[in-house]
Amino acid sequence: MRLEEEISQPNFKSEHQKMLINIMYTSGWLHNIIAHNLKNYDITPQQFNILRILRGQYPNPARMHLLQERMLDKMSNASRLVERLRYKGLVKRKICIKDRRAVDVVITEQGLQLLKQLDVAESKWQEQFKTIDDTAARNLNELLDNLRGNTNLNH
Amino acid sequence: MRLEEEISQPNFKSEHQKMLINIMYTSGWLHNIIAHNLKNYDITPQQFNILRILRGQYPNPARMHLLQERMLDKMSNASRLVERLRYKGLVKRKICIKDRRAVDVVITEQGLQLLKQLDVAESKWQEQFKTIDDTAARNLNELLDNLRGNTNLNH
DNA sequence: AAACAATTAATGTTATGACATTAAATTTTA
DNA sequence: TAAAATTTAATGTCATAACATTAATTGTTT
Repeated sequence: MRLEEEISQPNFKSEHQKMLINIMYTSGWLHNIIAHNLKNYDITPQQFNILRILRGQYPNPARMHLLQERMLDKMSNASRLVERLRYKGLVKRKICIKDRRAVDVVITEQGLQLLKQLDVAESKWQEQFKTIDDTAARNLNELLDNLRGNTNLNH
Repeated sequence: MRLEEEISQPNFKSEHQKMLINIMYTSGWLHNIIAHNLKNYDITPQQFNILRILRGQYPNPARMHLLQERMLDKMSNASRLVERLRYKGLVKRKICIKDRRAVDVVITEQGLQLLKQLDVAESKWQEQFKTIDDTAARNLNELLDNLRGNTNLNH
């Protein structure tokens, strides 16, 4: 369905205004699909995000600071997210010896196992995004990168 | 900057995977810009969303149900948002006479004034999205509509 | 070295999203 | 018409985003 029908907004001031709303609406739509799929594994999109960053570092630890920096939502609260993951046994954390202000966070074996399961689930649920093909996806990526101010010299 | 650098993720599994993350990341980026601009007027993006829907109905009232339906985030809580707006004097609400379960919500004069100010502010802050032109914006809109499963017969 | 500044996380607060439950009123059905 | 089902909002709970403040530790300066 076109955005106009989905939010009962028959006309937008401009193509640009529709674009802004369209991006946010589509993002919410995506988020819902992903959250719904993750729910079977008792995990939220943000917790999933953290786990994937930690897997990228494994077997090295990551500091809170690094997690915060790489998260999609940079202002969210890594401390509290990590605490919930620790409670579930998916990550370990300990005070860093070299700098006792810092905390080393590492994904656990259990966390890695969960991500392995999720890799499979993910490739399944992503099937539904094949409504547009690879060229269109690349096109979309360029447009979004450009919108955020990419001068696009590296193409 | 390309998404890869912005979240320090040097490579994605596929163009589609990057696309999903790109949409959500760009949506957050947009949301932050808008929220930052609205903050000067002591209002949040969701409250702004409600006020605009109410202006669309003015001078008719809107029911909670209608607000919920038209909001960008359909699962958010219209009752509580309206209560905050009422507290600020931007909307009025009263029990509907014909159906005492329902509530009629109407934007106040003060609410309309605020939106008038915001119209001006909005057209200013939207300047920064002119990094892509109208054709590109239309292109982006089609891609997003298609991604969500638009068969696109009405073009 | 002591005072001051900077860094790193943790914690507190408010608004929200997602979702379940409850409450009140209305509509439908037996 | 009385009981059951449905509708419409309100309320409760948990996770999160945004942001401010605090606390602990380390680094810098004099």
